[in-house]
Amino acid sequence: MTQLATDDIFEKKPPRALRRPVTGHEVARFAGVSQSAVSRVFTPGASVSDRTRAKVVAAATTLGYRPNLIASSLITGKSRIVGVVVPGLTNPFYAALVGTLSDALSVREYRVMLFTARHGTSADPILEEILRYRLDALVLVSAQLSSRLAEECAEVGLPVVMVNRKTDSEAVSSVTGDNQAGAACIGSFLLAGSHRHFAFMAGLDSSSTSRDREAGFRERLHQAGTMPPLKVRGSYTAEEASCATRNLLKADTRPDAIFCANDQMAMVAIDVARSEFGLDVGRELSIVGFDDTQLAASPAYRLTTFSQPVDEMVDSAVRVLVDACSGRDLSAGPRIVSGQLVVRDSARLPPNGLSQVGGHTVWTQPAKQSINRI
Amino acid sequence: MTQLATDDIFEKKPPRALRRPVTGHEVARFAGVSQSAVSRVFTPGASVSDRTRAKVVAAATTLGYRPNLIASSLITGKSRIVGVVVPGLTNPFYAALVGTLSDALSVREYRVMLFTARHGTSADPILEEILRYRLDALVLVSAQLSSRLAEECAEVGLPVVMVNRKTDSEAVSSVTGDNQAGAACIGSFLLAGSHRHFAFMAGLDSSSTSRDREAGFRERLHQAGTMPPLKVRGSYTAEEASCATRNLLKADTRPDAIFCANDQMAMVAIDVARSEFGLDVGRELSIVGFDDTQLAASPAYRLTTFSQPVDEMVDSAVRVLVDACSGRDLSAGPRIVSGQLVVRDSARLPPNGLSQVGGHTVWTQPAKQSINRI
DNA sequence: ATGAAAGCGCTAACAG
DNA sequence: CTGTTAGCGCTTTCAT
Repeated sequence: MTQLATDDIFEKKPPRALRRPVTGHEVARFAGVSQSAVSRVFTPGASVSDRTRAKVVAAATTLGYRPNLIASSLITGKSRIVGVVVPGLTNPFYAALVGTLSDALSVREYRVMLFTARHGTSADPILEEILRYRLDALVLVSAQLSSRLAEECAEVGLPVVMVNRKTDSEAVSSVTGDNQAGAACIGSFLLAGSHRHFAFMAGLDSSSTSRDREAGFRERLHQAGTMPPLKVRGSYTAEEASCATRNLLKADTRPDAIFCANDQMAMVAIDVARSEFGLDVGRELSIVGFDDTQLAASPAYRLTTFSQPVDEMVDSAVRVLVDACSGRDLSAGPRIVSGQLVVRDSARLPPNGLSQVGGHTVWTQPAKQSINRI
Repeated sequence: MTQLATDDIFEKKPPRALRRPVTGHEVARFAGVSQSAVSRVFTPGASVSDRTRAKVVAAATTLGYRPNLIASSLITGKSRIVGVVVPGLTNPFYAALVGTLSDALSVREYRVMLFTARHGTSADPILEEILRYRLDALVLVSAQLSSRLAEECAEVGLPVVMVNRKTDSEAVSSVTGDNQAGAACIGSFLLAGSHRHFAFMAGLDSSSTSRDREAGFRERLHQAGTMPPLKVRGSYTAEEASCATRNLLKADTRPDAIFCANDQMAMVAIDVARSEFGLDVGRELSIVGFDDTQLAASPAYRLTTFSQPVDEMVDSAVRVLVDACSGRDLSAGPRIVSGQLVVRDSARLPPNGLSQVGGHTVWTQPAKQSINRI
């Protein structure tokens, strides 16, 4: 007994009771009010007298009360959590998208639950998980979703918005950059820069984004009557992209212009062209990307690329999303946010069409050019 | 009646009833068993006869039942969600950390809830949020936490592990790279490369990581009897880092070696040194980073840097975390995962100490060197 | 092995 | 404005 007492005295910290979190009921008892009064104090639009509110707040702070959001979401049916599925965070464009999204959502009092779905993989298995969590909405960043599950999401009222991918399935919204037009613009730009041999480095054929970029590019080239571009597959990975570049550059008739389906692959291509082939990128070989990630502007690359404005894409996605969560089920169609061709030094310049916009040089097809009959 | 029937026939899809998700009770009724039987079927270690299980599974699949994890977490007190607080995802090192962490946790059936706390900001406000969600654990990536809240987390039994930051507060574990030793190693390396004027580009003084790196570097330099390094603040941002580099390079006695507290700032420094001062980095000016992010290896930078192995750090963090969640409260001390000085081309080479390890060139202090009396 | 019943912590009618 | 009451969907004794 004495033993115990002295022990206690010498113990620096209490036995760490691992006190369970305090509940609303406890606060109520402490404050001498009903449990529902406590609930009302912590519910935005509820009517409580100043006196009770004061008592409750006092009790809550001394007890260290925090409402259990899990419990409240069980009854309200709203978790204020949105799932975000992304192929990974190594591509800075995705990282930026997710980071911006997370910030934008947190402003609106939503939290983000993060899921990873390898590129080229469908998000289906993950979705099974997600459905169990009763999330309020789902954002698919560069991820696919079977139409079966898309249907199911619609049925249980889970709004789904795809970012940087689109889908046929109605009922799921999408926000993408202007892939087709952007790629066509790149085609025109390269044509105007009097390139002759074109190549396209695809991402994954399962990606609508890559397909759209390829189509836009191919079509513009076709309109101009040039040979269709060589196609290689970079698969959105550094390994495959460098390999693809190598194949392209060691071919007999080496292309003088490569359009890569994203910046990351474009930068890999630049690396390979420079360090393995000693090429002066921008003079001997033109390389153009897509995304305009932060790194594209770095002096080490100065990549010419078509921009996809992350902020606007996220804005758009968030708008769709909160509207859908608020019940207003606006048209779940595709949304396209437009970008521009930011020209830097990785591709040979055409004689005209260049202009300064917000500290960037951008290229737009000169009017006369459009007079060309097909 | 007939009207309804024909209506049904002509409706392609049902009026999109926005059917609430099906509950365990509904499955039970459908299968002709009790609701608790359904629960047991979906609870790993429960005893159910094959016959009931079969009935339940059949009912569940036809109805499209998914157990509500929110509801179950309310009663079990375990959400299998861990909060991850990160300053942002623009730094590839953080992005890699979060991505890897998310993957590692998902293997163990944990989900990640993402929070952002600006650099230099404490995670306290976010933590208030987090505590409301009854998460199972918390990972702080490069974020601070007041000891008051750390205490509170411990009290409610929320395990906290800091990654890439440490703290005095016991009861919160931490996993960091070997900042002090790594910085000292960089000091020795630069000394051995016969540099004379040193500079240190700090991150934020509120960051234990930056402080430790500074201390290690400073101490080693002091041991060697050289002048203490000039100190500039890059604040972990591109803007401030480029500005700091400019100040350093336009000074009368320009340093010939800059150690930057992370790779990102080091790469900014390289950009500025090259493009604004025309310096040949690696010959006229040495720049060393810390982290060994993916980009450091790119031909465009070839940055010499001290590595922090992301996989090991995440492994370590996850181990601590799941152990803590499983009740075993192992010593919540600091854990240090060691790295090595990966030498590439951004800093002048010392005459010896270089060796090849796993496709990298690394530098270790040659034995004789250590014979130096202070 | 199974069902009935008692909550987990909270919100939302409903009376007063 | 406030307390009482009834659940949200699930897990978990406790009998059977």
